[in-house]
Amino acid sequence: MAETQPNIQAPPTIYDVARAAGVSIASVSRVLNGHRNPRQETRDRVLQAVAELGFVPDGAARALSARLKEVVGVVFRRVPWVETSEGAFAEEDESLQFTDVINRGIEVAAQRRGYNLLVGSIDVDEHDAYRRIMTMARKSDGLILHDRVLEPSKLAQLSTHVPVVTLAGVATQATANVRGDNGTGMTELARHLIYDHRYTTIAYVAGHADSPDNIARRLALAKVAASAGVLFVEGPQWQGNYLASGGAKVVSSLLADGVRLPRALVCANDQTALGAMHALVQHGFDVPGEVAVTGFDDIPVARHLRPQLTTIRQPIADLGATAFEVLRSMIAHREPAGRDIVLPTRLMRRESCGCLPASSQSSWLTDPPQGA
Amino acid sequence: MAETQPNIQAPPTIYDVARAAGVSIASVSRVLNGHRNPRQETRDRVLQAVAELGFVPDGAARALSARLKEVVGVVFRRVPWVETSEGAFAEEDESLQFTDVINRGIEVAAQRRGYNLLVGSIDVDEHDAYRRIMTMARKSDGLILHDRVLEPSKLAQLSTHVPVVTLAGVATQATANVRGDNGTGMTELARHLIYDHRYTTIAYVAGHADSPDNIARRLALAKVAASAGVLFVEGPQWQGNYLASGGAKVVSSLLADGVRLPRALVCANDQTALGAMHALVQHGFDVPGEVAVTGFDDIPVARHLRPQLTTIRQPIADLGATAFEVLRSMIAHREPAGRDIVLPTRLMRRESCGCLPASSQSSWLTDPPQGA
DNA sequence: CCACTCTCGGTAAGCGCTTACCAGGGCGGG
DNA sequence: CCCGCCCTGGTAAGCGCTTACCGAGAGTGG
Repeated sequence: MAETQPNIQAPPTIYDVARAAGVSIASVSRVLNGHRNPRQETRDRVLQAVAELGFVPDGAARALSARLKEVVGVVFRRVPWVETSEGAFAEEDESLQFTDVINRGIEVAAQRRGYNLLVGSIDVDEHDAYRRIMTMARKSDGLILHDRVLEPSKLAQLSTHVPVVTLAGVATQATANVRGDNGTGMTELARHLIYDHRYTTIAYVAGHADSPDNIARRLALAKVAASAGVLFVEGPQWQGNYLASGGAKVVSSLLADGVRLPRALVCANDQTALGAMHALVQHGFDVPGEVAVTGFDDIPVARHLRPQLTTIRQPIADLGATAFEVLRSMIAHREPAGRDIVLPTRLMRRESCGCLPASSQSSWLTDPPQGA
Repeated sequence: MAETQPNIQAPPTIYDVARAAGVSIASVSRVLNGHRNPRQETRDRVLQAVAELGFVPDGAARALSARLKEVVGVVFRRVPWVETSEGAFAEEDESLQFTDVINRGIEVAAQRRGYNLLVGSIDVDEHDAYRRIMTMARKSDGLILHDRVLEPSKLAQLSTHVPVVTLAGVATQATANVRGDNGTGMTELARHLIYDHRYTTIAYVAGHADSPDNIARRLALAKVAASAGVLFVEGPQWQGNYLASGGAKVVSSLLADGVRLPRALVCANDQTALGAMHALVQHGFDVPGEVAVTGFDDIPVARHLRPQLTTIRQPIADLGATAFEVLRSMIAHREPAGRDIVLPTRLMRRESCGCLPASSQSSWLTDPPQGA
């Protein structure tokens, strides 16, 4: 095997630049950071030396001195690997679509400000999550935490040391939160099912019981159902886990118990709907003919399913971008735009609720025209 | 609006710990890093102080001093946002599945070694990609570059300053590369189509012309076709771009030109297959009845399509994990396991090639049983 | 023509760690 | 019983930057 590192040479330092330009390191720094704007001639010489040497300041040194790392940490919860006969990953990959799109949103926003993303995931049963997150905190200027990565007490502790923004959580004394408008979105969906489609029995396939999103979605649905006098079904048997497997299991065990299904299944999120829909089809049900199914989030795959999934669109990437901007203002000790930021959601009427199939529009380029 | 940062207090430093434990900072450092193992009593006192104060060393300071940041940079190419009537993202999200899964693989491997991931994307037409990547390089110990983020000359320049591992690229003097076994995988697929299904005309819907993966896949297919005396169709009209839209466009414009389609469409990757398949269905073709379609990669959505996509499985997460391990040995100035590392691939026979529909197995939990 | 102000570089002091080097104490062997 | 060695902890020198502070020269008004 040939040599792999012929001559990795240490990158030039600010001293090298100063020497090459015939000035002091202070001048180099000043030119580069635009302070006290130096004389044109000095500036030119420095800039030329920088270009010639390809100088880029070391992140650690800069961070240590300027007390600003220009890095934000993003932590999400990793779903345990499902080992199947085909190897791992059958389920995990899917389940993180939502997270990935948010992260992309954060990343794009961060990049615009010269920040980079430090990503880390923690295992569900991570014994030492707090420590690992703290380590990330010390490598960054602030943290964005996805849903349920840290219990409230630990979160409070963390937030005394680092600026923290949560996603789909709840704002606290020291942390800000960014979320989609669950209430409005779910209300719109519920009304569509009840008033447009005239369904009279509706069940809620829940997400994690302690998730604020789940609570808000359930509540909105229950409210509309109650005020419309529609039968609202829920309970332990309807407990999912935000994953496709959870949705499938709910349906399967219900069927195994001989429970008669309601006319519509409103799922806590798209993943759950995906699983539920699949299980229904496996058991010979017609979706949406016999049972309608809806999701929440509008993750990319939603429109590739057959039938295409009716769901509530969250501005997923915007959630991430907003979280970043809020965090950045906290880092800069500016007052953020708010502590509990709510982004609008909206109903995407597709097929799985019982609406007619879309036209021949190419379904992954644009969404089908709307209309019940 | 209430105060959002009541009292972010600076985290404790090593000096605080030393004072609390009644020892010098050197001792604290030694206890924490396990060097020159100090006396038990000293160790206990330090450890207790660390626990009480919740001390975690600052990443920048540690990095500057130890010359090790314990961060690896990962750079991928962002697909330009497609603005549709429904907003952006219709296409982008999908197209990055492959990248995201690889990144997850890197992340998990990195975490095991106490490293974190610094992720950054660059725009297709980024004017200053090199500089931005260099900035990331200076915030990390080494870089992992996805396909086509940097042209060869810039790559060479970069690799003189930082350890670099590429994914799906080519190994060079100073960089290592990790990839899937395109040749074996594509050969297996080609044989399946030709000998098991007896298809006699096959077209290759290409990926980016300069992508090593694309070149290798095309070559393997062409070889098998030639040796079997099968008609191999390709050319400018068959040029895709690794995206769903590319696959769809190839099919649509071919049809518009009145070209008669071959019996099987072998696509450069799953995204392309997805788009091609969709376009075929839109135009009234039966897949696989009239035209068979195959992909490459086995991204998660592949098995959710109707028909389920026959494709070559790459160990996507493993590609990432392997890239990390190779990079880490370069960072540690150890000789890596190799400079051009090839991971095995294998044919996933599903429906889109013409094989029979799977049994009632839940398709996202395990894959359907195999067999033509 | 001199005192004063202003501009612009340089000098040096950190930022919070790691670690080379040194000093002191306990101990074994001559 | 003394010398030298080993073990341990402290002292201090950086790591590569930013920036407060200072001093020298140029420009201005009385």
